[in-house]
Amino acid sequence: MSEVTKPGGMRAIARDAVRARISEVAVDLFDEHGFDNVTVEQIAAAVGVSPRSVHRYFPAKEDTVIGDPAGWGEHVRDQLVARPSEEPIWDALLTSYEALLATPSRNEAQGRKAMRVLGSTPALRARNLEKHLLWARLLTPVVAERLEGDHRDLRAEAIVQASLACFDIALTAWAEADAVESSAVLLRRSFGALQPTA
Amino acid sequence: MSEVTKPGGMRAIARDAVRARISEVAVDLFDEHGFDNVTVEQIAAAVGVSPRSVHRYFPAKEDTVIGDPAGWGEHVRDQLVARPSEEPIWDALLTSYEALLATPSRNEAQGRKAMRVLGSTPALRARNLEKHLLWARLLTPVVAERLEGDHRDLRAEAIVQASLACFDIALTAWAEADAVESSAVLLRRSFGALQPTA
DNA sequence: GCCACAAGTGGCAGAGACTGACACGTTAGG
DNA sequence: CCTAACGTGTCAGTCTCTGCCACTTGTGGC
Repeated sequence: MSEVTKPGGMRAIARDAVRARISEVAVDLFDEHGFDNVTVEQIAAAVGVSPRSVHRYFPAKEDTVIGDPAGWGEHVRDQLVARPSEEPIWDALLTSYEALLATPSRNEAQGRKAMRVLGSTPALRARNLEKHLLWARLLTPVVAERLEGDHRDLRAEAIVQASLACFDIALTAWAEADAVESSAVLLRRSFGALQPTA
Repeated sequence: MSEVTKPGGMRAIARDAVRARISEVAVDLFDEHGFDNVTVEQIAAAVGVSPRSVHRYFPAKEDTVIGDPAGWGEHVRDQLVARPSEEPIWDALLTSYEALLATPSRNEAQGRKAMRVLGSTPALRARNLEKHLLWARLLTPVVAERLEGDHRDLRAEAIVQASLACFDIALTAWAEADAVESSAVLLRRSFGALQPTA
């Protein structure tokens, strides 16, 4: 989330690098042995740091796979508020998610592996959905703003959570070994499933 | 889940009673002190059993609030397969969930308190979403059976997860202190948010 | 009524995730 | 060159959760 190198940010670079390295090693180990069969101690040993330091970078073991939830959520929200208010809400949401997918976050292969690991363990899936709840809290007010009529909050929540479910389904399908289609196509398709009439 | 008293089921009655008692005490303690500030040891002491026994009834601390996920999920699935195949899928899903809400599972007040506690702690929300994933695995094949056209699996998954989100939202809103409307009304409303055209 | 058998329970030991506190080395910045 | 901030490691401790074993208590057959 930090674009420019801040004046005193020399150490921040090393910090981000170590963080990324831990995540990479952890995902590899999880992919090979399974999430539950890998201890934090093993991850630390593979990276070359102490277990305590791993927990300094990632509050929970699951976070080594999930990454930083809040940052990307704010990204989506910013995209959404930038959409014209006349645009149908579903189109606006779809476009906002697409912008996120277009952002070249990490290595493509690494991203897929992370998503695959993520789908393989209940604890990780749950943690990922928790991230979605965080996003939902950011997006719901924006969506509610665009709605008309009664019960805006409840309806906005339903729309946001449904769209997040579509987003998650698309990414999960994309991570499958035999999936050849782009994540954007899968996203459109899952969105389309909810609007047979539109 | 067990209607008749099975021949050798004298012990099962006591078992269910103890289970319900632990859940009740745990929810009360969580509601008063917060989920993270209550240890399993404290719950055990309040009930009058050993911590080891608490873990025998509930694999995880969170399960004392969530309850048995699989049972109700199968219930919903059974309702869904019983719906006529001509019925629109959203109507069938709505009706199936309504049947679940109509089932007088526990005390009304106790149910509300459990839902309130459930919404207050991230760890519990996550576990609850894990339950939804379990339900989704049961419902998706049934929904896919009813769909036509391409990409049935993906579309079925989107529909099921979106409907589960509506279900969750409705129950969460229902648990709010100032909510006066029935859970069924809230469920219809959240469902309606996804089908402005129908 | 008696007795073997299953089932529930408690206590114990241990693994593993996570946290706070403290001391040490490194390094940015004056 | 000095110092103050920062990162790291080590240690001790809490809490959840799991096997294991011994003990007690109902259950059902004789």
